[in-house]
Amino acid sequence: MDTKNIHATDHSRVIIHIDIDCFYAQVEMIKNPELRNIPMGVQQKNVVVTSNYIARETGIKKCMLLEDALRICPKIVLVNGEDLHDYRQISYKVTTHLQKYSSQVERLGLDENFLDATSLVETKLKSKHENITAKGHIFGNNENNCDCGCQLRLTVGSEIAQEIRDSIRHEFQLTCSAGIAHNKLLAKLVGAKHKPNQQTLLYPNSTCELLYQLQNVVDIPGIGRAMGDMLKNLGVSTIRELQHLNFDKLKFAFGEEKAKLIQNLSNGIDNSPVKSSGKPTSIGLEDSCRNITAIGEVKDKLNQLMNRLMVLVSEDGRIPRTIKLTIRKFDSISKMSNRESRQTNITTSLFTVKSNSIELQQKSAQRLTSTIMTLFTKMVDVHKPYHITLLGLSFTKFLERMNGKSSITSFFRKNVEVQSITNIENKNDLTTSPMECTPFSYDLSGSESEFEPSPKKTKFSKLIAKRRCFEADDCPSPSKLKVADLRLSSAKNVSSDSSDSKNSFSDDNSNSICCPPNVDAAVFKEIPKELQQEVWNDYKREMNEKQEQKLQPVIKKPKTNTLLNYFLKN
DNA sequence: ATGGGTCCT
DNA sequence: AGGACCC
Repeated sequence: MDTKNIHATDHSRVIIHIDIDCFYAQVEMIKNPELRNIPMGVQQKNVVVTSNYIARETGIKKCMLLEDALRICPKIVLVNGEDLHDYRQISYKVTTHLQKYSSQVERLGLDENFLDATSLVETKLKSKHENITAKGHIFGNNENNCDCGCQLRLTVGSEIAQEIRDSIRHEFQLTCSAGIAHNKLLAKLVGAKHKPNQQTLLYPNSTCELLYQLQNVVDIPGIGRAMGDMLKNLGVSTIRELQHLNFDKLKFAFGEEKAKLIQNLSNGIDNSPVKSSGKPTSIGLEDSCRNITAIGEVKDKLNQLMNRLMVLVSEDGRIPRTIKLTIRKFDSISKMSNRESRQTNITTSLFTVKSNSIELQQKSAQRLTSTIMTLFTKMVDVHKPYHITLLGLSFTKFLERMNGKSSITSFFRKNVEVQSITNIENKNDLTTSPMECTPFSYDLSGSESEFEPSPKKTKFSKLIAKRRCFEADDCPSPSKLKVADLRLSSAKNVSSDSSDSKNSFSDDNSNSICCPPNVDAAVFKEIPKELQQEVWNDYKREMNEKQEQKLQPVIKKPKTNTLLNYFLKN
């Protein structure tokens, strides 16, 4: 049986693509409402990356050179948008909001999300059979005569999309556009048909009409420049040509998998699932530069990058476990993308974790720098002349902080900062999904203000119900785990014998339980004995770790048999 | 173009 | 580690 036909007629899903209109510009208008009524552009370097719609009426386009923009619209007010902090923050709030509608929400950049609304639609259809009317635009002129039930499902999908857009407007004062279709590719393509602040629904019968409106194969998301160039060499530039290209030729050029994939795309077939996005899997920065030739300059640039990067890591709240250095060597025939990179693991103990920040203290910074320079020398022979035109650093393999304030110890802790990852407090306190946070507010001045801890009593009752656990981000199914459940601390992990069981509260190796000096003794007295035990064990472990750090500042920690290490190795 | 990211090999 | 893709 031809699998192509199976896929071609599979309209079982309902996918909504949501694209926030001129996202950066909208954020800037929220921050400064005076910008709403005047032409305004967001500037990064010498480029106006986006603009509000008043500016667009004058002819300003996305990613226009500053010079051109000013010529077209001398009155345009420019806002610097190089600091992505606020955009990133609001972007994640929107995604988190969307997760209330579906567990399957996939981010694409800061301003786009796919949402799989299939089950939402099915649920809605069970209770509602009347008054189902398509919301927004419907693409195309074809009669829909598919009998698989997709028309009804997609129509309900358009109602849901409308609700979602309304809710985004209410919650965030952001307008967005949406596309509704039976797969991601088509949802994205059709959503672009009416913007801003509109939505478009595609029934499968109009798929070809939609595809044929594209000028070139590279207008299909998923077919990029590289494939576009190769296709061009095969004499293929239009969608039609790709659809009809001999499959063996395609297979020869791209291999069977890729060939099938892109030919499917050219037919509007896209079975890729909406993948739930969590927090970013990497956080990095890179700077292109002219001709760095001296090691001092390299170190300098890298230090600057690291300082900026630590701000991002601190905002993110997780502890990175690998670092990657990327360089670009000058190349006379500078074929782009001649980047090289090397990565290595780093120890979590490098990072000083405070209640609301993650920092690198001087010695750690020095250690990191030397680690990075080691990576550098793996790519560059520093004894010979060299020139570097780009330097980049990025962190990956993050360790999710347990929700710090859900740590028993940190819950009782007085305001004492302790240098240990077992003592992490997460600013996204008591959230219930990897990205969830407290209700949105436009106070962008300080992230902390948005993450006020819950009252102690609430927290306490939640806490004693929780099991201890924690999560490295590369562990499976992050979306199923609640951040509030994530715990790094574990009472008996101090012990290094091999009989550990992961969740046991008691059987400490020392008998007496005391109130740690950084815990309120009055509170300590009131809590159940098991909890006292755990608090005490937490404290002891912290002390042990501090000792370790002092005694073995550089040497790699021995693998003691702790829960932490059990998960860390990998 | 640049500077973020993701996923696949 | 690199490449291709996305915005």
